Amino acid sequence: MKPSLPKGTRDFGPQQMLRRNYLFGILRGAFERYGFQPLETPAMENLSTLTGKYGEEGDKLLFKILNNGDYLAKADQSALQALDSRKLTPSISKRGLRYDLTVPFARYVVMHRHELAFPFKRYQIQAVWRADRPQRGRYQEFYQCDADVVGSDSLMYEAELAGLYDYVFDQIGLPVQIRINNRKLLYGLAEVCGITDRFTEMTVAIDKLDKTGPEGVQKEMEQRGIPAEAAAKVLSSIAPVENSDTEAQLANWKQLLSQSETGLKGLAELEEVFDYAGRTQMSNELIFDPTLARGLSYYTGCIFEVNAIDANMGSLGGGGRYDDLTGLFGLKDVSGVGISFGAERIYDLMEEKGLFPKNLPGQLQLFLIALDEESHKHAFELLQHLRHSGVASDLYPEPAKLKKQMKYANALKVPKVLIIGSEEMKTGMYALKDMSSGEQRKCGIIDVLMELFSKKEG
RNA sequence: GUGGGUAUAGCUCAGCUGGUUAGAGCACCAGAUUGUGGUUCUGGGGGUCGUCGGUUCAAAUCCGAUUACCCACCCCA
Repeated sequence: MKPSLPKGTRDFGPQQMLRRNYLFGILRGAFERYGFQPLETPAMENLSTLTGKYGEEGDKLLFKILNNGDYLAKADQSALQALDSRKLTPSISKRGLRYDLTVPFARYVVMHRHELAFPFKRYQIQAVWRADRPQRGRYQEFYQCDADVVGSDSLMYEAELAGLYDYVFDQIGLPVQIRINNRKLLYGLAEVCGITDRFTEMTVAIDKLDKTGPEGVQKEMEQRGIPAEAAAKVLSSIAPVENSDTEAQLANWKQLLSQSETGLKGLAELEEVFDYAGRTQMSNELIFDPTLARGLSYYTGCIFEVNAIDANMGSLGGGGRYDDLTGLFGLKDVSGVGISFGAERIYDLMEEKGLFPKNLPGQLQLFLIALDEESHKHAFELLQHLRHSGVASDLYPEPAKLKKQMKYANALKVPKVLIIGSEEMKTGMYALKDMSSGEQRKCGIIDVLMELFSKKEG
C-alpha cells in the first residue's frame, strides 16, 4: 500500500515544528501576560452544538463523524430509501469535528457559567477542521489562536486586545497596521443611506474594497439590490480623506451620522477605545478605518483587522465584539470581544522575511561522537551530566566510523559536536567542533558548558 | 457547490506528431580520504509510467472511465 495524506492536510516535520512551537510560544506567552487563561476543548463536539451556527454554507463544511456500530440499522429508513443525504445525516452521525474555537468556547462558558468568574478571559490554540476545497494557504485542518473576553462590555478590552496584537507582532519582529472600525458606525451609514434592509449586503461588498476597488464594490452593491445613488453615497462616505488624522476623521463622521443614534453610539465607542489606547505605548499604529467591515460576521461593535505593512498578504488576524454569543445556548446578554491570529499566514510571512531565530528553543545543541568502546561508555556518562545541566544533547548509539557519525550529526543540523577518543578521554580535553564554521578546539567540560550557555543567551 | 490542471525513481520534473534497454537534477549507498560532516571527483542501487478498459503489429505517449492531489471562484483563516 502506498502511503498518502488526505487532501488539505499536512505533516509538520521536526524543523517545521521547532518553528511552529516558537511562534505558538510567543502567542502563549503574550496571552498569559495579558491575563488570558488557557482552555482546550475536544476535537469533536455534538453535531447539535455545531449545526446552525455558521450559516447554511458552514453546515455543509462541517466534518461529520459516522456513528459507531451498526449505524445503518438505526438510520432513518425513509431517508435511506430516498437517497436523501441531508435528511439521513442526523440519524447516522451525532458528532462532528470542531469548525472554529468560538462556538466550543461559547458552549463551555454556558456549561460552566456558575463556576466561572466574569469577566472570563480565555485563550485557545487548537486545530479546527473544515471540509472546504483546499487551495493555496487554505487547508482542511489548520490551527486557530484565539483570545476572548466574555461578560463585560467595557471598552477597555478593545484597547487591550489592540495592545495584545501590538505586543505579539512586536515580539515577532513584524511591523503591522492594526485597523479598527465599528459595526454600529456602518449600520449608521446604512441608515443615513436608507438601506438598513441591505445592511449585510453592504458590509459584504465593502469588505471587498481592497480586492476589487471602488468600481467593484459599487457593482457588487447594485447586484445585491442596493440602489445606485445609495451605493455611491456609501462609497463616497468611506473614501479616505487625505491628510486627516483620526480625530478629524471621527469629527467628520459625527456630522455625517448626526441623524443616526446607532451610528453616533459607534463613534462614541471608537473614541473611548482611542482614549484608552492613547494611554498605552504601542510600537505599531492603531488606525481608524471606515472601510473595514468583516463581511457576514456576527460582530456588533468594534471590529479589528491586522495587516503586515510591507507585504501583500491577506489579514494576519481579526476580531471584534459580539453582543450575544452565548444566547444560542440559552445564556442571554453576555457580551464578548475577541481576536484571532492567523498563525499559518504569520508563519509563512516569518519564513519569507527570515524572522525565525537561528537557535530555536528545543533544537539539539550538542552531539557526542565516540571512537571506541571505552570512550563510548565514557561519552554515555558525560551525556547524562550534560542533559542534567540543561543541555539538549545526544550520542551516536555505537562507536561507528567518525565519518558516519559526522554525517548523522550534520543531518540533525546540530550546531556543535564533541568528539571523544581514547586520548580525549584520558586528558578530559575534548574536541569541540562548530559545524557551521568547521572550527575545532580542545576544551574541558566546563568550557563546553560555558560555550553552550553563552551561545544560548546571545 | 462551479470551473481548470496534474499524476513517470524517495523528491522536483523531462520524455516531440505512438516505435529498441524510460531519462536528468536533488536525495540515498560506496570509494577517493583507516580521527572529520557540509563542498569536489568517481562508481552504484532504485520505476508494474496512479488504476481499469479501449484503439493498434506496437501505448508512458492516442481515446474513455475512475481515483487521488493541486489551483482558481464562492466562502473563509
